[in-house]
Amino acid sequence: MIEKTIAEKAAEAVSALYRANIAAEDFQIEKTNPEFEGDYTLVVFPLARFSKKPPPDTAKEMGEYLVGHMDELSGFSVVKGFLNLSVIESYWVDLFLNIIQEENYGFAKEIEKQPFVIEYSSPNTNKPLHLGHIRNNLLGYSIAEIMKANGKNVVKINLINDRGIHICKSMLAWQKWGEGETPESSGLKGDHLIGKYYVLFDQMHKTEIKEMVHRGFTEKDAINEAPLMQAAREMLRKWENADADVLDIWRLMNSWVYEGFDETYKRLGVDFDKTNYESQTYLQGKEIVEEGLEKGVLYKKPDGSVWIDLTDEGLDQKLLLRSDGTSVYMTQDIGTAQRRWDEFHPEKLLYVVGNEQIYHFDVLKKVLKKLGRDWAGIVYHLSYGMVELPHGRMKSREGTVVDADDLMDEMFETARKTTEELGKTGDFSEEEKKSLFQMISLGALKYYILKVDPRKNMLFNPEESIDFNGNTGPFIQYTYARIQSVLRKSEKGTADLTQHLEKSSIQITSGEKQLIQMINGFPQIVAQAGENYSPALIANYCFDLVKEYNHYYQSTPILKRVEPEVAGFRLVLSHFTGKIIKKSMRLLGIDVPGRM
RNA sequence: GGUCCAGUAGCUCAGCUGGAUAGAGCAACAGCCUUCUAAGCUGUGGGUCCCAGGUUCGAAUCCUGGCUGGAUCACCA
Repeated sequence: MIEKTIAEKAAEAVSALYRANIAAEDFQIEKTNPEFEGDYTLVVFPLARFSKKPPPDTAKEMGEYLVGHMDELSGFSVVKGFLNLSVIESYWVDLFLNIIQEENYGFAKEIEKQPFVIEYSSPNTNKPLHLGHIRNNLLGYSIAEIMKANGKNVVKINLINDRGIHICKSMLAWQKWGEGETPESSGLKGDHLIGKYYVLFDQMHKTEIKEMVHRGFTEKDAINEAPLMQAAREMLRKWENADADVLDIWRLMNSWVYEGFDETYKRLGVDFDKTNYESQTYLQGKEIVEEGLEKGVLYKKPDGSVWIDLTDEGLDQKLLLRSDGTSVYMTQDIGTAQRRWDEFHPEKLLYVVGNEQIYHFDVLKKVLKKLGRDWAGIVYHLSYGMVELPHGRMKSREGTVVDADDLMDEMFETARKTTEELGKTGDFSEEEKKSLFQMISLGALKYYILKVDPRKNMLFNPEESIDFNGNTGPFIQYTYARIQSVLRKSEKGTADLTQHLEKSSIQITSGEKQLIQMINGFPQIVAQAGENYSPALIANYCFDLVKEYNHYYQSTPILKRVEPEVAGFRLVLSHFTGKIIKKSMRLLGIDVPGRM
């Protein structure tokens, strides 16, 4: 707000001093580096052309003009071409008093009507969720929260891949060797049980391949012609022909998986407004392909397969229908995109999908455009990086996947151990303890994953596990809990205190000014996180805020040994800082405890 | 080979719509609990911002070329 005034006055100054016209938006005004005196810095190098004087002289003249024409400025200093401006103290107090009156500070006041669709999670039903899925789920959920805070009418969709050769593999293995095993009889979570048979299929398949290669088959032929693989394909054919027995097994096994997924989702704290199943959508898109053929946008090869030529767009030719007329992934995605457009007419269709599918979404957008869908521009692939382990990528076949449920269990144990060693939960009930450990362990995990830029690959080192000190979720949670503790110790409620704050009686320290400035930056960060679809910006902001507060807390008495009015202001400041921490963490899907 | 993404401290990451002496956390070392929670705070050491050019008053940031790593280019999803 004041930056804008400075810029306007600066434009005025340039016009008055140097008879040049520069738009207010073209001035560079930044927060002054902490090592220099001042609050805002005007970069004057670019003005030297107009003043025809060295930058320091220009800065001095500008500084004199600005301080002379703005009541909010108390003084200035010049370092080379940088004009550092100091703002009067009461400005910050006023600013803070206004901010705390605002309802739902930093968030949009109302929600727009047009939907904003986010697809995320989208698991396969043949194995349990792993660390890679966790990143996807946390990102999807957090981005949804951030977009809501930016006033978007968010619709979260999970598109479950419940059909295809992969699930047939699990089904086949279970049918052959499962002996009727169920989640109840085995004590295994449904998704883990199905995963077990998927692995078993793979093992047996490999054994067959080995034998066949021994008998003289090539590796490639062996993979495709192994009896197990043929049986799996046969099963898929039966499924597509609605074979009653196959469908029964399919429904049964999928129901186990869903129960398992639901449990994991619930524990992770993610949810969806809609769940779609590929078994119900995989046939969609065919009509659109037919339409494209009629229009001449697509072409048919002699064998009957349908293609689109994207070489003029810098891409290749892409298959849209197999020679037997069945659809592929792309066909399906064309169909679901169309359906979502028809249903929602959304502002955006955001797909949270890993960066290995960049090419796929490039093609999808271009195909839609070629097919005359002028809304193709709403499709946005939010591609996030891989989660790597110290040894490299996770590979399910090599058993190096980090299982989502196991990871959360381990984190819970670590949280329990650490907390009990610190001995702070002596008077907690069992219920309270459990909920606290859950909160801390998930806070650690979620923060660890969300603090890094979504687009980048990230490294997860299970050996070092996840720390609870430093730039971590628990560190932030701890700071929040400390604030709550202070608030509990004051006799007066903060609502009451807020009412009775008197501007004139408030003198602020430099630490308090810093905090107010950071709080003042919150709305901008929320907006920026929304523009960039980046929870990492929220995480980093929150960490900085918490660091600043901890420094303040350590050096400044809030309740003790201070005048009641001073204590009142400090309490309100602490309380409000706590509120921002809570809101930021909520945007990341992380809860904060009242005590820890 | 084509396309896309990344390369910053020993490690994990910020900073990237150009601005001052490049920042955090972890790890190492040295301090701080007789004041509100020490899961905290303070300090020290640690850098060829992959390399080479270019644009600019000014480049980690923008452009070009190269090097390294990753992803992708299926009648898979």
